[in-house]
Amino acid sequence: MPISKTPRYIPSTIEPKWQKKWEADELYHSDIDPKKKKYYAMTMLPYPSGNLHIGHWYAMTPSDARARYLRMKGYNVLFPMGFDAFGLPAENAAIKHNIHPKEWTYKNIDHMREQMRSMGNMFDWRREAISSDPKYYRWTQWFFNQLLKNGLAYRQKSLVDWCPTCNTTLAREQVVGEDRHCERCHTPVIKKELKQWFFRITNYADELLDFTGIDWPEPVKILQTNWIGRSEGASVVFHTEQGDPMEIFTTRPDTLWGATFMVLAPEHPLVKKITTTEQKEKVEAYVADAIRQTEIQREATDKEKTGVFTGGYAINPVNQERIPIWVADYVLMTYGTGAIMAVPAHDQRDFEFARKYGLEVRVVIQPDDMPKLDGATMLESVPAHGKIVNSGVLDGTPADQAFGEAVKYVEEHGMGKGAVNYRLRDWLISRQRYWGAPIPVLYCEKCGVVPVPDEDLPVLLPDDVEWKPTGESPLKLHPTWRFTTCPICGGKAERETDTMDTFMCSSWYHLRYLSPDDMDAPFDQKEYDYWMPVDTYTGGVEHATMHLMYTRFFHKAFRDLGVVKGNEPMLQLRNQGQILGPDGQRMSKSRGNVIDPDEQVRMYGADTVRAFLMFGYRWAEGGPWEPGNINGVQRWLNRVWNIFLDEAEQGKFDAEKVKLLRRKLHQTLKAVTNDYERFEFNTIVSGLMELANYMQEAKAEGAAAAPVWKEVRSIYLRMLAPICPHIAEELWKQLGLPYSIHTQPWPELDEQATKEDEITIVLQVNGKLRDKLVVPVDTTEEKVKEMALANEVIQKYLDGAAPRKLIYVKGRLVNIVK
RNA sequence: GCCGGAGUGGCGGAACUGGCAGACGCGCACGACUCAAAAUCGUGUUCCUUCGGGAUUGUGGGUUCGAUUCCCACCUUCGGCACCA
Repeated sequence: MPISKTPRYIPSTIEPKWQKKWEADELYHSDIDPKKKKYYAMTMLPYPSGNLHIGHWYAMTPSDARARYLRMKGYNVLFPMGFDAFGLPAENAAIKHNIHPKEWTYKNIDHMREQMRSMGNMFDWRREAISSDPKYYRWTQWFFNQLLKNGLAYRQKSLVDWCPTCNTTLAREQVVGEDRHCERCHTPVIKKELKQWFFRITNYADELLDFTGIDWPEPVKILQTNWIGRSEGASVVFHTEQGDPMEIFTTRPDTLWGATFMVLAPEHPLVKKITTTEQKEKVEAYVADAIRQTEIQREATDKEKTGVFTGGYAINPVNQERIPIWVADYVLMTYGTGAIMAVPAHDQRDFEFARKYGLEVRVVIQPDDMPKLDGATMLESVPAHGKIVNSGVLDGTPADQAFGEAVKYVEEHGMGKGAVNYRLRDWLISRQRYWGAPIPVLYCEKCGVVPVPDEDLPVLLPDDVEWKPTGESPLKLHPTWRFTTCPICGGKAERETDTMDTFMCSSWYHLRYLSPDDMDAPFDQKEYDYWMPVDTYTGGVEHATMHLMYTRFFHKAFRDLGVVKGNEPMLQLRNQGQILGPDGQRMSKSRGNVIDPDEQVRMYGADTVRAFLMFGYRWAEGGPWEPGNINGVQRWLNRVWNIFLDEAEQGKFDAEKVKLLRRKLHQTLKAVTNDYERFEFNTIVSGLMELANYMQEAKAEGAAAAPVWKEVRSIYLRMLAPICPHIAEELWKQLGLPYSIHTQPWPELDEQATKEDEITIVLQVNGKLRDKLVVPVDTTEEKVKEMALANEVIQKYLDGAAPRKLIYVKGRLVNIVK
C-alpha cells in the first residue's frame, strides 16, 4: 500500500461544513413544479421530549436516504418534518422543574431541530409544523368545529377510562395490557363518569376495514381489523313478562331456539325493573359488588363465572318459551346491548354458567361427525356447526343455510333484524389537561353548547397559569380565562376547559406541512392538489390502532365534508423495527442501556451512524445495538475515502479487466436500485461494500489510472450519496465534479454490462451438490447435459448406473436422478 | 385462549419467483508493515471427520428430482387482543 498523501477521512471536518452550505444554498427546498412528478415522502414526527434517541435516527435515516434516492430519480420530493408538541410530559416537567410547558417544549424543539440537522437529512425546514403553535392549533380547532357542525362530534356523559396519575381521561386505545394501564405512565386506569367529547369514528367502521388502494403492511391491516372487531349477527327483541322490550345481539341467530336463559350486565337499566321482591336483596348486593370491583377483576377471563337470578322472566319470541333472566358480570355493558340470550349447549361461557347454577342445556345443533348430543350429560359446549334440531320450523336446515334462514325468520316475524356489531368505540378526545389545543366550545346558560365561531379562532391557551397538585386542569383554576360572553346572545358563557387528545393534532399534520404559515386556511389548495396524497409514510407499528386509524378516519370524514379528496391519506406505509439496547432489552434510562446518537456522531460521524443503522439490521425487524459492529462501517468509509483520494497505482488494466469492473459496477447499481424499492437497506450498504472491495483490488492493478475510473467514481459516489450525503459531497468536490452531488441524476444502468458471459452450472446427483461446471452463457441444453454426464465426479457417483432422470434448469443446474 | 411477526455460524445478518445455504460485516486466529503498539493490508474462519466424506437453516412429519423458501403438527420468543355474546 502506498502511504496516503491526502488528508485522512475526518467526518467532523466535513459534515457541519456541508450542512451549512446545503442550507445556505436552499438545496432541499421543495416547491410545486408542474413539470416534475411529485413524491410526498413522510416519516412520523417526533414528540419534543428533549433529546433525539437512536430510534429516531433508525426511523428517519433510511427514510431520508430513500427520499434522496427518489429525488435523484427525478421526482420532486417533499420530505418535511415537524413536532407533535402538545402533550403531557411538558406539564409533568412544569410541575417537576417549575418551568412553563411552552418554554420547556420550545427549548426542546430548538435542541432537537439541531440534532436533526446533524443527521444531514433533506428536510425542508421552511415547511416545519409545530402542533402547539397557535397558527397550527387554530386549524385543529377549526377541524373540530367542522366535525361538530356535521354531527361527527358529540358530548356525552359516560363511564370513561381515567388515569389517576395523568389526571385525565384516555381514549380506549390508550388503555393497554391485561391490567388495563395507561399507555404513557403505566398506572392502572379507573372508571369515571364524566361528560366528554367524542368523535363518531364508528360511523366509519366499515370503511376503515377496507384497505383497497393502499399498500400497507399486512400486520397493520390485521391489527386495525381486529381492533374494529366487526361481527355479523342479528339483533333480536325479547320481551320481559311485564312487556318491556329487551334487545340482544347474537352472532348465532340460528341458535335462538336453544336459548334457555337470559343474562343482563349488572349496569343494565332493566335490572331494577325486573327484579322481584324476593330476589331484590341478592341482586342489589351482587350489582353493588360488581360495580365496586375494578374492571381488571371483573374482566379476568380465568375467573369463575358468577351471577344471580333476578326472579324475572323473558319470553323467547321464536317459541314463546318463558326463560329466566339472570344478572352476571361476564356480560359487558359496553358491548352490544349489555344483554344476551344464553345458549349453553353451544357457547362455553353460557355452558359453564348453566352447569354452575343448574340451568337447562338444550342442544339445537347436531354436528354430523359426533354422536347424538344430550344436553343433560354433555361435558362442554359444542362448537355450533351442523344440522339444526329442536328448532321448530328451522329443523333440518343445513349448516351453511341456518344463519340466513334464522335472520329471515326473525325479520319476517318482526322480532328483529340482521345486525352488525363492532368492538370499536367512538373516539374520546377530551383531556383534562392544560397543554393541548382547547376544545373551542362555550357553554351558555341560554343557548347551551355553542361552538366558538371559526373567525374567533384560535381559542388561545392562556400563558399565566399555575400548577397546583389538585389534579384539576390549570385551565379550570385560571381566574378569568373561563369566563366569556356568548357569541349568540351576548350573555354569560363559560369556556370548555378540556383540551383535545394530541392524536387530533397529529391526524392532519401532513396537511399543515403543505402551507404551515397559511393564515386563511388549514392548508393551501394548490399545494394540496399537487402534493397529496402522501406517497410513502414510514414509522413505528405501535401506532397501528391509534394514530394510523385516527388519521384515516380524519381523512374520510373530511372527504365527506368536501375538505380533502380521495379515500386515503397515505398510499404506502412501511414500519421500521426497534433498536434495542446491547442487552436485548428495550432502551430505557432506568436500565442504563441507552445509546446516545450524539455520542455516536461525535465518535464516528453522522455518515457512519446513518450507514450503520441501515446496514446492521433488516429495517423492518430492528434488533439489539451491537457495540463494535459500527467499526466495520467506519472502515468501509475510510476505505472509500482512500480509494478515491490516494494516488492512482499504475498497471496494465486491459479491456477484459475493464469489462469485469464495469460488470460489477452495473450489477451493484441494479441491485441497489431494486433494494430501494423493496426497503431492504442493509443489502444496499453491503452491495456498496462489496463493490468497494472489488474497486480496491482493481485499483491495485491500475484501474484508477484507466479511463473507466471516471465512470466508476461517478456512479459509486452517486450511489453513496443518499446514504452518506456528506462524504459523497466532499469526495465529489475533491474529484472536481460539479456541485452538488445531491442534484445529480441517479446513475443510468447499462443493462448490457451486467450480463455475464460465463455461467456456473451446478451439478447434482439426487439433489446433492457434487460438482460445478463453468460454461459460456449460450451453451445449449444438450451440450450442458452431455458435459454433466461426462463429468468425472458425476461418473464416480453414478457408479456405472444409468441415470433414471435428468433435470435441467436453464442457466442454473443439472440434477441427475440415480 | 385467539390473531400476527420472528427462529439461519461465536455474533448482526444475506439468499428476489422452490435451484450453489452462510453474501456483507463484527469477533477470533495467523501473517505482513512497525523498535513496539494502534491503524492499515493479506489469509483463514458453520460443525463433525478415520480426510473418503458426512451433517446442517427451532423440532417432527409431508409434497418435490430438489425445501431456509410450499403444506401439516409442535416448541421457543416478541407484539396485539382477550368473558366481544
